Amino acid sequence: MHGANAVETIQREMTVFARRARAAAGRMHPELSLVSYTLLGHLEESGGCRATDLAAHYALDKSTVSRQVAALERSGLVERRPDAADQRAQVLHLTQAGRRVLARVTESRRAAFRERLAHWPAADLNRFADYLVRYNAWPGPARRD
Amino acid sequence: MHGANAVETIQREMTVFARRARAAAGRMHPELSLVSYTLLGHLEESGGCRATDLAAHYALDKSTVSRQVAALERSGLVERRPDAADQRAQVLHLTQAGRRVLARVTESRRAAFRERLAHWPAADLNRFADYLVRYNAWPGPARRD
DNA sequence: AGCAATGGTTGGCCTATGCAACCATGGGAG
DNA sequence: CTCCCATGGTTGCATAGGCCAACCATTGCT
Repeated sequence: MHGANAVETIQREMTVFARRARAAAGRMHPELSLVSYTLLGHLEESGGCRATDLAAHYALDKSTVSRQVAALERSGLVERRPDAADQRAQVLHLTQAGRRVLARVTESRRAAFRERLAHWPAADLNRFADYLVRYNAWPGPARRD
Repeated sequence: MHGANAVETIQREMTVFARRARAAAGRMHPELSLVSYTLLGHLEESGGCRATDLAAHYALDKSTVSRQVAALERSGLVERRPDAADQRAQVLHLTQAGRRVLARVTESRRAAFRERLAHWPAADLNRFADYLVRYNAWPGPARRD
């Protein structure tokens, strides 16, 4: 598990994690898939953005985003506002309900992670977090996601 | 990114990774999905096992495994042998072609990971690998996948 | 003006999965 | 030795999530 094989281990464990994550997220929050959750999260962080921005950020097809957003709007979690600067575009915003649901799911996810990482030493948590950031940052946005 | 927020960062980065992984894997190896790849890998490691074992190990529905295995068999990567001890069961084995494809994809995945991790210090790679193993090991097989 | 580029939507299609129903074999309990 | 439930697998049905291409409306450069 060490030495020259660290790369293999990382590869294998990231694969395991990837395989499990989506289903686990679905079981945890039937009301909000992993994708919907990240889209809502991005809207909250950005304070509203266009569908195209979401598609670019997550390297999803614009049709996929369009349908996801439509579903979120049907659920009343997202609203569309006209973009004053561009008549073609719509700016997406969280609704109050959207903020509530996002907060609830975030809290529940956070609790799961906290439980899972409960007995990790703080130094290890910090390093792990750094490694993940570094790993995901490669080689920059809009490529190789 | 540090201190009290390490758990949040880990949560966020794992989520990012999970969202990206499947599509990235698909782009890397059109011939072998992430799931097929892990199933083949398990067959190689275990030296052959039953579909039910695969389903249990990966917490997939047996119907899903059944179809995946059927596809792998159609592709000639896996063969079924009768289980001498149980007429209901079949023992799955890699074929020569299966071993070849698995080796090729493994190598290509490894190359991608190597590139991505190329300039990481060895100490960081080892720690990262350890953290991932520890993270995924929780709380043991057959639960919370 | 004219036309290519951009933001979005929709239709068609595919993969991956889960659940439920179903079949055949196994393995005790009587 | 039966009967019945458990187990290994397959298949029908439904859902989610994606991609690509075609299409519409608006933008904005030439």
